Amino acid sequence: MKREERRQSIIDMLINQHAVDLDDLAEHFVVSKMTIHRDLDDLEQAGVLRKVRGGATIDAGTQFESDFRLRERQDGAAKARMVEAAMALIEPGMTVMINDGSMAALLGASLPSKRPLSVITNNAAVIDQLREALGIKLIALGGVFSAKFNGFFGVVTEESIARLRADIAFISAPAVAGVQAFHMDDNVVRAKRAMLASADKSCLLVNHQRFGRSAMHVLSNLDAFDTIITDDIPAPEDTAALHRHGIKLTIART
Amino acid sequence: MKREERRQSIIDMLINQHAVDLDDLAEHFVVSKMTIHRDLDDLEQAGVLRKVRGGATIDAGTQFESDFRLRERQDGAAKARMVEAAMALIEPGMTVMINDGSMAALLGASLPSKRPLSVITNNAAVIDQLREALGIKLIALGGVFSAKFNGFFGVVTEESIARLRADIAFISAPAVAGVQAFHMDDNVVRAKRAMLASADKSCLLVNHQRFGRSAMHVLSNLDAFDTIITDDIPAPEDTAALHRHGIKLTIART
DNA sequence: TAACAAAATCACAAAATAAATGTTGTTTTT
DNA sequence: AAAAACAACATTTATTTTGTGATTTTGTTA
Repeated sequence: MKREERRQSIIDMLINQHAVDLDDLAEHFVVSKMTIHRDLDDLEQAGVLRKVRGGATIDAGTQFESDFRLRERQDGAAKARMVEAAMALIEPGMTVMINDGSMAALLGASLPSKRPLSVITNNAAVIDQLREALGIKLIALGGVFSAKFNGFFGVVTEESIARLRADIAFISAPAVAGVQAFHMDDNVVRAKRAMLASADKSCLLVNHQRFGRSAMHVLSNLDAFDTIITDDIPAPEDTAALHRHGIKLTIART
Repeated sequence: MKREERRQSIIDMLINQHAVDLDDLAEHFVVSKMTIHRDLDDLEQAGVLRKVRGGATIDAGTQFESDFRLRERQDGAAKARMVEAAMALIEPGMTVMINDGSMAALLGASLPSKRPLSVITNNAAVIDQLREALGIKLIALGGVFSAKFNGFFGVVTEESIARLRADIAFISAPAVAGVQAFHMDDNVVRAKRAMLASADKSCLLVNHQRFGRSAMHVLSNLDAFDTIITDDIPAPEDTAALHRHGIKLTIART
């Protein structure tokens, strides 16, 4: 087991049990306490957990859940399937908008296989990935950098989006309740909405576990999207609501 | 001698002699031919040179000279001094604009020492550096990514700049002739001009060897800048012209 | 609050990984 | 046919990660 796997495991444990013991970790992973100390120090530095005497804890709640450094580590397989489904909507030559989020970053990484392509994004991970890529015209959206969402936001972003046009926009959301998508940050919401408005078609990407949740700000009604991709069938009570309003999901299964 | 030094040397040779012989290189650096092969392959990949049977050549001219991958490797010490001089113009709390270029990238790296600061830039290197930095509000300028200049340019960039305002803009130029600064690319010129227009004060950064040269597009008259920093006294004929027009240089000496 | 023990930190050594280079043999090119 | 280019694997060299023991800090309790 390598360094990063071990650290990921620590985070996973923390998500479940809220606190971990340093000695236990050292024993469990069969490494020295010093190594665990270093793991915890670095993860604390990254803002993922808080070190306490004898171990570490996590301050659960929104601040925590919304941190991209955690979200990006979850549900690898499911995300890959969703990316595959999303890629089916893209044809070479298109102009594609990609929003923030780890889901979107994964999609960004796959884009070169459909080149030539123009890609418009405020997602820092996508910008990094595509800078190198040949055959991809990368139009970065400026704005104030947000470490929390690993992207660029604000008026600059919104106005830039408003002056551009894309064939399709890929939007991700951390929460869907009833027939609306939500997000906890208003700046992020504004950027996503701007994309929605500037693209001919739009595609929402949501993890199936995110149905039935809501957050502070309404992002949009689901019927604003041409396609909604998720990784599995949501809970019955949630699908019911969607069904009533005639909203169709694209389930990305193996 | 390490890998990167050797590659830099190869480039330097190429700048002087237009062509190099593979066997000579292997002998000169006391490495195997295979290693030189790999060096040349990678440099070709990076677009710096062209491999030919038995060695490599360089298609001189603007295309070549203007590539940031070459410029960024030059004049380390002189650049450091210029950065120091530029830093003296910055006070904590300011909003600073930084344009493209390796010179500017170096300046960007020093900025955290003056925090808190707001930094507006279209320079990809600066964006990368400051994303991590605490106490720096990073406003990235969007635009079409240019691998050649390692930054973002185009209408999006220009319009974003126009809607922002800074206390000071740091502009670099590859050529100054008479009392005008030049640049070979029109998109880059437009971005630089927009910065000039959106900042209260402005500072031009030029290597002293760049005086007496010109390029396709006029960037601006030198009197548009409040400060002009260079690393050494330019050639007599160039200083004379500056003197006649009352342009003062700030020489960054040790 | 002094004294002790557990935990954390520091500095350096050791081990594991990754990167760079070299070698050999095969395939292209001229 | 000879020189060069290429490919695959071995070897060397750096870099990163981990471990160890000494030293300092922190928390507990007599």
